[in-house]
This record gives sequence, structure tokens and C-alpha cells, in this order.
Amino acid sequence: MIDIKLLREDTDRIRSAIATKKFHCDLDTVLGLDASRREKITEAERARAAQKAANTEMAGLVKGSPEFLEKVKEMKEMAAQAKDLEADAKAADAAFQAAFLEIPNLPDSSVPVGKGENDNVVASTWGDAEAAFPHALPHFDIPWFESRIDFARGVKATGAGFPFYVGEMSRLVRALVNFFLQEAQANGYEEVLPPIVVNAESATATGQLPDKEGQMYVDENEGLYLIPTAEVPVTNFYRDEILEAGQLPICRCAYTPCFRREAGSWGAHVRGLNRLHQFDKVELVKWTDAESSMEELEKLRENVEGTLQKLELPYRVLRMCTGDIGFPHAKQYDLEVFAAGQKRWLEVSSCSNFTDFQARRAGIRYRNADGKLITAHTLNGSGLAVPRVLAALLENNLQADGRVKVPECLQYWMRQSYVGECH
RNA sequence: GGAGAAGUGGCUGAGUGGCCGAAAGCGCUUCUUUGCUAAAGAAGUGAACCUCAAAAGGGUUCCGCGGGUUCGAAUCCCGCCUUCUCCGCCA
Repeated sequence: MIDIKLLREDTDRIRSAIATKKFHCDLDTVLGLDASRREKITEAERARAAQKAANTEMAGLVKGSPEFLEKVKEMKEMAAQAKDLEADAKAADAAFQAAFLEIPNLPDSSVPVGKGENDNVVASTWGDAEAAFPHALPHFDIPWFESRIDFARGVKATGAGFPFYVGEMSRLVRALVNFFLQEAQANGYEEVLPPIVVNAESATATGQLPDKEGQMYVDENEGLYLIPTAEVPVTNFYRDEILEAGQLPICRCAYTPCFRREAGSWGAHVRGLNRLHQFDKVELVKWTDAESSMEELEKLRENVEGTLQKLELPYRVLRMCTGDIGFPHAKQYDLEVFAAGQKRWLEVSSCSNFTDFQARRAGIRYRNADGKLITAHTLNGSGLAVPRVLAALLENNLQADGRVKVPECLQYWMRQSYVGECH
């Protein structure tokens, strides 16, 4: 959530900033709820204070004496009134909180203004997407593809979008995960292995709830959600904690499977590995102070770019425009690799600064040099998501003989130069 | 899953209906003493929200969480969560 003081004091600026994002919210309603909430709280507190004062007075009286009993009678009414006012205040506060939670984060001033994905700006490209990939095919058209990444068996076991990776494809996934983790560690991110189901509080803190409830798989019995990204458990590691400024920035990485329902999004562009309900990803997460988060975002992006370069996959960096960045995002870069078979750019990483938006929801603060409590900033980025990297790798590295060349950086785990040998 | 016990401030821990936001100790901060360190002494030492132009000040809430009883709850009652012990099950 944003800083309520900002909203009260600088409403017009907030209004115009949010108007550039794709989320709708009624600031006037929120401000109205805020005003009535405060009024009711003040009223309730005044009643409670009066009651307390009278009570203290009463503590001095002899129990059971006539004046005591008289006073009790009086106090009954007072107490009932205070209780009612308190209930009103509580309801008003809850109404405000619910509405307040619907306000998206403000885009940073450096974010290009735009309506949607066509207004994103290509910040840079690496490698040569125009190069000849004479043998490239869409990965799902490679003759052996369906026997090594088996969607049909996945349908049988689970449903669409849950493939089996068989044999060397399974090992290749594992190699990618290991490589990503090794890169993250080399860049100073400490590895954690988090829970892959989370409770509602965690999902609310990072912004999946209340808005994107339909995107997650839920265990109704336990009230737990399968994580759509490791961002959720990892960011919540420090929920409701106070950090020391000297600890920051804290950099963590985590490998997890990710689960996304992606309801209603099946079609031509989601064949094969392009979009799955379950996929593997290494996530990078940072907690920083309020001053350095934008700087840290650039470093985060550079770290991910370095990993893509070692994989020798052509990629481009998009500066996402105001109309295309997410609900809790202040600034976002998307990294897309070029898949030469499909002749498409595939998003493999999203590097984002959430400023204090998630941390305020999550109660993550730090003590600065003056001993003051400041809301921390949180950032994260995929580093990287496996299936689309794998898709691009299969397509771009496809040889004339139908085999796929394994990049040098994966040799430590794969120990073979090619996959997809014909048997 | 069954039986029992427990959850108090940064930590240990006292507190069984009003004088308790909470004893005491530890820790931490500042000061004094000191050649330095140690030791000793003194003072201070949570958070959220409301009020206030701001600061100061004032107020409300917070003793696992949520309800209830009562004029009044850390203290009594109910539900839940978590931890520990024992039993069962189990990678």
C-alpha cells in the first residue's frame, strides 16, 4: 500500500500518477472512508477515555457501598456507549483498509508513460536476433520434443500445462536450475529453500491478494495457496520485523516450482513450453533502504543479464510503461529472449522495484542512523524462469541433424555436448 | 490423529479482577568515575493508531490470535493458532 499521508496531502499528484496505470480505484471514496474512520476513532477514544477516568475514580470507592452501586449503574450506560462507538470505529477502519488495499503503487517518475504493451520501450538488446538460425524450429515442432517433454502423459496425471520432463530434458531442467543458483550465489544472493505453499497473510503482503486470487491454486481446507512465485514466501521471511540499516541490502535467491492457474489464457501463443501451470524458477529478492532501491534494481537487472549472456541467448530489455507494470510495481524491466524457431521474444524475467509498497503491507522496516523506523524497499527479479529459457535454447541451438547443442555454462551438470540424439 | 502442559516487552521472568504498559534481572543507549579496557554508579530504553500545521504534549489500543462475561480483564469463560512432552503414524 502507499503512504496514506501522501494520499491525504498530495491527492491530485497521486491521482494523476495512478491514472497512468491500468488499475482503477476511486481515491475520493478512499479519502472519504479515511475521514470517517478518523472521526469515528476519535469519538470512540474519547468515550473510552471518559469511561476509564470514571472507572479509576470508582476503584477508590468501597465495594458494595450505596454510592458504588449507584456508580455502577451510571457506568453501565457509559460502557455500552463506548462499546458501540468502538464497534463503529472498527467497522469504519475495516472498510477503509479494504479500499486502501486496492490502491496500486505509484509508478516511478523514470517509467515511460504508456497505455499498454505497445508502449514499452526497448532499452537495450544483446546478441543478434537477426542472425541466421538456419535449423531453428519452434520447440514444439522438434520431432523428438513430445517424447522428451511429455504433455500427453502430463494431461493424464494432472491436466493441461503440467508436462513430464523425461530423461535428459529432466537433467537439463536441473542443470539450468543449478546454473541459475550458482550465478545468483556468485552475485551475492544467499540461497534459501522456502515453503511452496503460503497463507493468506503472505499473499496479501506481496500483493497477490486480494486482486489476483484467481491466479493461484488454493487449498481451501487449510487456507493455503500454492505459490505463483518464490517472491511470496521469500519476501515474507522478514514480515513484521525490524531490520538494522547496516544489514541492508539483503540479497536472497530461491529455487521453487511455481504454480499459476492462468485461467482462460490458452491459445495459439501458449503452445509447448511458452506457458505452463507449473514451472521452475530461480527468484532473486532484495530488501534495501529507501534511498538505494533504484540503484539496486539496476544491479539486479545486470545480474540477470549476465546469466543470459552466459547462455548465449539473444535478449532485449524492456522498460515497462506505466500502463503495463503490475499492481505493486513502481518500476519494472522485462527481459525477453529471442526464440528463433517461433521468431518470438519470450519473457524470461521481470525485474521490479516495489519501493515501500509491499514492505508497508508486510510490516518490514528498518532503523536508520537516527534510530527512526523507516519502511524498507523490496525488489525482485526472475533469475531465471526455466521453461522459456529452455524453449529458446532448444530452438536456437537446434542443429541440422536434429540435435541441440548444450551451452558451455551447463557442461558442469550435463557433461554432454548435445541433447536430442536420435535412438 | 489422541492425551497433557504452556504462550507476558529485545531476552529471562513475576504477576489470578481495579493502584499493571506491566515487578525484577539481563541486554541496549547516554552520562559519571577511569591512563585504556573491565568494573561500579546515575538516568533512559517498545509498537500501532488518533489528536496537533509541525514539534512538544495529550489520548486510545496492544500481555499468542479472535470472541464473550464485567462498571472494570494479562488475570474469568469460549473458539482458534503455535510450541513443548507422551502416544500413534510416517519420508
